[in-house]
Amino acid sequence: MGRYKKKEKSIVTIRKMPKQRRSIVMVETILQAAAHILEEDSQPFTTNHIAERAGVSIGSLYQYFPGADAIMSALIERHVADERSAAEEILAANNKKDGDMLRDLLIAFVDAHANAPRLTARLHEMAPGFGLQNHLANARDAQAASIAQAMGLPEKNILISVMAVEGVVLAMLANNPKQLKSNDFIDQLYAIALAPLGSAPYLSGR
Amino acid sequence: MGRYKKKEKSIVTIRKMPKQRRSIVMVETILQAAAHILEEDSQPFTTNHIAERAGVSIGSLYQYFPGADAIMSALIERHVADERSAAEEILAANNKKDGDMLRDLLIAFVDAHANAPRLTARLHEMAPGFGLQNHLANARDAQAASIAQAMGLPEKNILISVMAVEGVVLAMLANNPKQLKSNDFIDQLYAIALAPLGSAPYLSGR
DNA sequence: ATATTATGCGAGTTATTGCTCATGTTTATA
DNA sequence: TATAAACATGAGCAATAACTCGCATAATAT
Repeated sequence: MGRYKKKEKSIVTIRKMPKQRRSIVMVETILQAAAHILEEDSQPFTTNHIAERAGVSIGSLYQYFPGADAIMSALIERHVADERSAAEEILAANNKKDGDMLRDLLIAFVDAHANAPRLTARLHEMAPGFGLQNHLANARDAQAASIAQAMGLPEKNILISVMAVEGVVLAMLANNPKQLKSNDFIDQLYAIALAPLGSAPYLSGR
Repeated sequence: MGRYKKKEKSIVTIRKMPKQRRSIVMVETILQAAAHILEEDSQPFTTNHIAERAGVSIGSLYQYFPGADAIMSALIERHVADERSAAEEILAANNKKDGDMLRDLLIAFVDAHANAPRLTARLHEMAPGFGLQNHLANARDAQAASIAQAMGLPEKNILISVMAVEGVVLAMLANNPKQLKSNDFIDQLYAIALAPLGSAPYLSGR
């Protein structure tokens, strides 16, 4: 289905875990094809089209995924996991000064997005159409919580920071992906991230 | 159709202008029904469903709209027009101090969204699925340009400001609409909006 | 009043997607 | 090697959506 809704099928997981190598490869192939379709926006994000593009039988696809939304969900899962692990790596190395840590987090965040700009942008754009807004929102909230915890800052403020930064990065991703990694841009992100934390008491300026 | 794509039908306007009162009313009824469906997320956003919900024949609907995306587009148009007129009203009254003007703009922006939070959120969420991302992005860019022009600030920075503010407001809209109008929140928006403008040279702090 | 134009209707056709199941093949296991 | 389990296939039916067209009614013009 599509821009619509459905019978409320809440199964958004995988159906059967592939055990043999060929099936593992196949699932991967399906995900790759789905990612390409999403990126290129050339074809509808549909089980039939994904299967065709992957060169895989539609029956095989349904053996592992209950529907197109599950595939989308898997793609989101990957992206979210990337983000999370990048952030955790930095938070774990907590011997740096706070200001630098924030900066590192921003750089990692931008990297995680700029890595596959088109795919990431489309993922965020299309998720709501598949009822997967919460998926992303929850990931964002969890991110904010773990940052707040690691840095000893109030969660509520960090959440706003994250929302602001994410808003800018996603918008740039869709319109101006090339400038994402410039130092000027990172500087601006830094200022934005700092803004909701209150005048100054929390962080030592960079 | 759905979450997918189509034959590339770029007619996203109205088909025939209603001339008599009854047809004008009908078009309005259709738009209302579409808005409700979008808000409630109860039914697929489909020509058939919209027509049914509006209590209007499907044939009548197609007399005025070439498809569901055109209806969506019309809803977006309205929302965007609201935002724009609210902003222009404030920019026109340019006898205030800059700092207050920025604050007024933020309040107007929040109001325009908080007015019908669910609808606005869904509009932003679903637009990409109908190929209407640009619609919103263009409106945002135009907004930024006119603000930059009116306030004599560099467009590039204002654009980032707008992206950040919009990101936060949309995220809050979806998760925490009740806090949108609190003073604390507006204060944080203010700080965020100011952040990308550089250290201080442009504005007199509020 | 009559002609003309605008409007409204909805059954029905076409197109697309969702998804299963009977069948055949490959891999693992005893 | 034999048996079982996992895997792969795709024709095809059910479900949903897009969209038209012939016909009826209402508004407007002359």
